Order: sequence, then structure tokens, then C-alpha cells
Amino acid sequence: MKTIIAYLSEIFEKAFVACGYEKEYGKVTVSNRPDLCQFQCNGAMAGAKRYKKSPLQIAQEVVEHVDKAPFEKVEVVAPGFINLVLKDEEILKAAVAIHEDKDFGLNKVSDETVVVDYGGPNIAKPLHVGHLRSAIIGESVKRLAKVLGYRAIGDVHLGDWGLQMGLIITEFAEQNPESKYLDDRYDGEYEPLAISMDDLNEIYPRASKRSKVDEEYMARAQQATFDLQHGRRGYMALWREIVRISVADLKANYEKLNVSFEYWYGESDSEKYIPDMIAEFIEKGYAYESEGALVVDVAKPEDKAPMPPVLVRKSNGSQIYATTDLATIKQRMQDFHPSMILYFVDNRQGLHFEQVFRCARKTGLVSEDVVLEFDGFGTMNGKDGKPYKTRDGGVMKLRDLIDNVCAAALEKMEEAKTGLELSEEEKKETALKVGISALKFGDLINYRAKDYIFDLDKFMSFEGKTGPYMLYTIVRLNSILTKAKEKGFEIGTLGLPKTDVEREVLLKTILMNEVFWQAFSDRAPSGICENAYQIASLANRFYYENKILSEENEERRGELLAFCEYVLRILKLHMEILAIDVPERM
RNA sequence: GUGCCUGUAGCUCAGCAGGAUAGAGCAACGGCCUUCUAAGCCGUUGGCCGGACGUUCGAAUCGUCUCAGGCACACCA
Repeated sequence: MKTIIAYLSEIFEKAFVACGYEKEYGKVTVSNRPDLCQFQCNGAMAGAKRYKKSPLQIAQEVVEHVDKAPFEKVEVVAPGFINLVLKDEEILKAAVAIHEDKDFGLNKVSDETVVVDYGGPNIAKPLHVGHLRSAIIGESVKRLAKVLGYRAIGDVHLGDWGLQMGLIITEFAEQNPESKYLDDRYDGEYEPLAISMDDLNEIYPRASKRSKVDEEYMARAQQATFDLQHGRRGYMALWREIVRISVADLKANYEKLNVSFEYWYGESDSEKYIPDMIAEFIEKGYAYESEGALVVDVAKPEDKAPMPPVLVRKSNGSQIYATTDLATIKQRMQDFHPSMILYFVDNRQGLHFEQVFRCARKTGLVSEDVVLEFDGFGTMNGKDGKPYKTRDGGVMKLRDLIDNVCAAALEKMEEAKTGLELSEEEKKETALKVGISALKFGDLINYRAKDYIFDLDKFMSFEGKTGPYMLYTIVRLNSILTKAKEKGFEIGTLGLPKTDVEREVLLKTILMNEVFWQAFSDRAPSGICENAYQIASLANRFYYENKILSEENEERRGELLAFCEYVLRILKLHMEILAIDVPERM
């Protein structure tokens, strides 16, 4: 379907060409002065210098040649703006086309695969607030990609293969020296590991702390990492158990956030690609030894800053994250043939990924036409501007954060005396949805790449530009439609806008395609949030201005109901992309 | 030291393929519930867009410099 901007631009491009000007000046944009017009074309001013004519003159000339059929108003204003107002019929036509299309009239790509790497949790470490962003931004961009026609594949890329595993094994050995898993000569079956996630969560911090002060301990952990990566039987079995316990816990937590992955691959899954890959690097002369380690040069002459070589094998023979990241690229290229691999990872890993990408291209792991993109996100800081910490200085676990926000949502329900007809169980479920919406919307509305201040109180206020506002809008529209159905009212068809609000809503919705594509090319859901809010805000005004169910004129009532249905569908699409669940009532 | 990111209202943030009066939300103040969920709606107050210079008919937006904060710079991920 042709989008409204493309349609209008085409009309003006034709007019510019008809007057002997370049086509590019005909670009039509959304007005930045909604009080004056809906759309504008500024090409006359841009072309003034080139054609040595006054902008006003060009604008007038172009306007004479323009097809004015779709417009209510085409006006030339000093110093050379062309202001446009569409006929209501045109707006309605575009909205109806969207409403009648199951894909909302969006432009879609076909036959393209995008791999989205997000989540990135570590085995045996609890999810904390820092993991929130990667998970929900990645999930949202993945869903957006699907809506835009891509085959989108999410891969969690578990941190399950590095030194951390050696540290965990070493600490486990400290606590369970008799364990069969550690016995090199044991060749029988292993008992399932009877430790809880909470136990596991204790192990890593202790090991990490000790490794920083105890060199001998660190050496053992390095050795354990090496042994694991080289397939020591007991360690492998122990590792599998730890992964099993961890992944079950991770899945439960991600599920609460509506985050799901097509693949639960870990760094370890790239292991089988590593030997061949390294051998090839050496054979083709890309990799060489430096200070005992194996490295690949990735510096380019145009680099402004020194670019260190990538380490693909440590001096002790162990793999490092560049190794697994490279091997993972190899795996993804082989299995998925993507045109794009997007990484939603903390900004601080930017240099690392730049190195990995350069290495992947240099060694031919990926061809030039495949997009490898690091889409970093900023740090969630506390009010003091430092990374967010709990009152006692610890890292806030994601689970605790979710519990806090959802408890506040439940409190709010009591306070507002809503959901009285719901059972305790349903109330809790609703509070969970409301709380999660607050958390997710509050995070997603911040531009991806920027650090932002995490304010728990703000997440729990539920007023204004928040997730609960979005849900509230949807719930109220839903409620009208449900009641209309009960009363046996007919839902009509969309009609010409009768009020400013209706016109504005329709205008907003017919620009959805542009907004979605912009958000996707930014790899940033914040644009979706903003658009959803603006539509919701208009919807609330519409709700206030019209008494729909008591509307006596049957035809008008049908139109209003159709309008509710249309807006509701569009708002739900936005929530679907943001992966925010909507309750029936709240 | 070098590189990258950020600096917009009291607070949190949009706007940055240059365009006509810089927008929201929160906070503050004032209105709107016998009628579809007031977690809502309407209004008022609040800004030399860090600073300087430059490019341009036009700069929050582009360039250079500068100040302030954050982050990263091979054997952690």
C-alpha cells in the first residue's frame, strides 16, 4: 500500500518536475505547525539558491501545477512554505484502508531474515536491572521487525562458557570437595545436582570476589575454564546441571516480562565451530601469535584512535568472548542466512563489537552486504547519576524490582477502588500486567542509546505518560465496545471526522507506517511508545467529548463505535510490538 | 592521554535527514464526575536548547573550538 507521505510527495514531485525543477524538492513532510496545516513542502526554499529565483516565486509556480484534488487547502506562505490540508475524504479513505487490512496497511519486506541478539544473561547469576533493557528493547525490536515482514529470530546468547564458569566450578569444589563431578577417575553416572538457584546465586559473587585477591585461586579458576572448554567429563556434567537449573529460572523471569527467545543458544554452542574457524584464521594468515596469545589485526588506516587487535585465543589456550562471538556469527550465517544481525548490548561493549565485526568481515565470516550492527543501550542510573543500586548498595535484582512495582499496582487498585468485581486471583494478575506495563513503558520510552535515571517512584506513580495510562485508555475503549455488544448496538463503519479530535486521530494513524519504519531503522522502540501515547491521549479526549453509549442517533453511534474499534486495534498493535500485555479490566 | 556518548523548563525526557511561536510527563496552581472506569479531561505558571565562533535567507538541529559529566581503551563478559 502506498503511504500517505509517499502519495503526497509524488504529487509534489510531479509538480516540481513539470516546472523544470529537480524531483527531490517535492518531498512532503508532516507539518511542524499543526495550527496552520497538516503537511508541508519546503522544497521551494531549498531550491531558491540553485534556480536563482525567490522561494515565493517557485512555490507559487509549483502550486499552479499541482494536482489539488486531494486537498482542502494548498497555500503558499512567506518566505516560501507550501502548506497543505487534506480533504477529510482523503483522510478517511486512508484510515479505512488501514482498518480493513489485516496488516494495517504497513509496507513490508519479504524474504529477509534478521537475527536479534538480546538478553545476554549469565549462567548462575541472577538477572538484575541492567538486564531489563537488553531484554525488553530486543524483544520489542524483534516484534517490530516481524510486523514489518521480516523473519526475525531472537537468540538469548547465554553467558555460559567463559571464566565465570571456571570460577563457579572452583568455588563449587571448595564447598563440595568430595563431589563425584570433580573426581577425574570417576566414570559412572552422576546424580542430579541438588542445589537451588539461590545457592547458585551465592556462589558466583563469592568466587568473583576471592579471585580478585587470591592469585592461586584465580589460577585454579583459569585452569578449570580451560578444562571445561576442553571437555573434561565431570566438569561438563556439572556444567550441564548448572545450566539446566539456571535456564529454568531465567525462563520464568523473562516470561514475566513477556520476553521470549526463538533460540536459547549460549556461548558454549559456538564451541564446535571454533577449532575449524581458528585453523582457518591461521591458515589464511589472518591470525598470528602475540605475547603468547593468538590475535587478528583489525586496525584500519583511517582510524582516529588506536584499534587493538582482537584476541581469539588466550595465552593459556582458553577461548575468550571474541572467540565465541565470532564463532556465533559463523553459526548464524550457516543456519539462518540473515541479512542483518543486531546486537542489543550495553554501550560499554561497543569497542569489543567493533573489533569482532571487523574481524568477521576481514576473515570472510560475513560478506559486506550483511549488516552487523551494535545497538548499544545506556546504563540505568540512580538519582545520583551512578549505576542504579539498592538502598544498601547492592544491585537490585530484576525479580525484586518487578515485585515492587506490581505491589504498588495492587495498592493503586485498592486506592482507586477499581477491579472490585475481580477475584483476588484476577486482581493479582491485573496488578502484574499493570506493574509490568509501568516498568516496560517507562524504560522503553527512553531513547535506547542514552543513559537514563531510574526512579522507582516514577515507575510507581501510574499517571501521565506511563504504561498504565496506555492500558487505562485501552480498557475504557474495550469497556464501551463490550457494553455496546451487550446492548445489541451495531458497530458501524468509520465516518468522516466530525470533530478536531477525530480528524487528528485519523491523521495520526495514517502516518503509522512512517513511524514504525523510523523506529525500526533507529532500532529504538521509543518512537513506538511516543506514538502510542499521542494516539492514546487523543483517544482519551475523544472519550471525554463523546457520550457514545447514550448517543441517540443510531448511525452516529455506529460511527463512534467503529472509531473506538479502530483506535483500539491500533493501540493494541502498539502494545503488541512493545510486548506489553493488556488486561480486560483494571 | 586517545576515542566514543551526553548536556533542552524545578525534575525526568522528546524534538537533531536545518525551516515559521522549542514540545510532553511529573511537580505547583485553578477548573471538570446524578451519564460509557477521574489511573481520565481542560486550563495557568515555567526555557538566552552548557558556552563561543562559524556555515546558511534561516541553527536546539550542521562544523570547529571550549567547559562539564559518563563510558571504553588485548588475555572478564
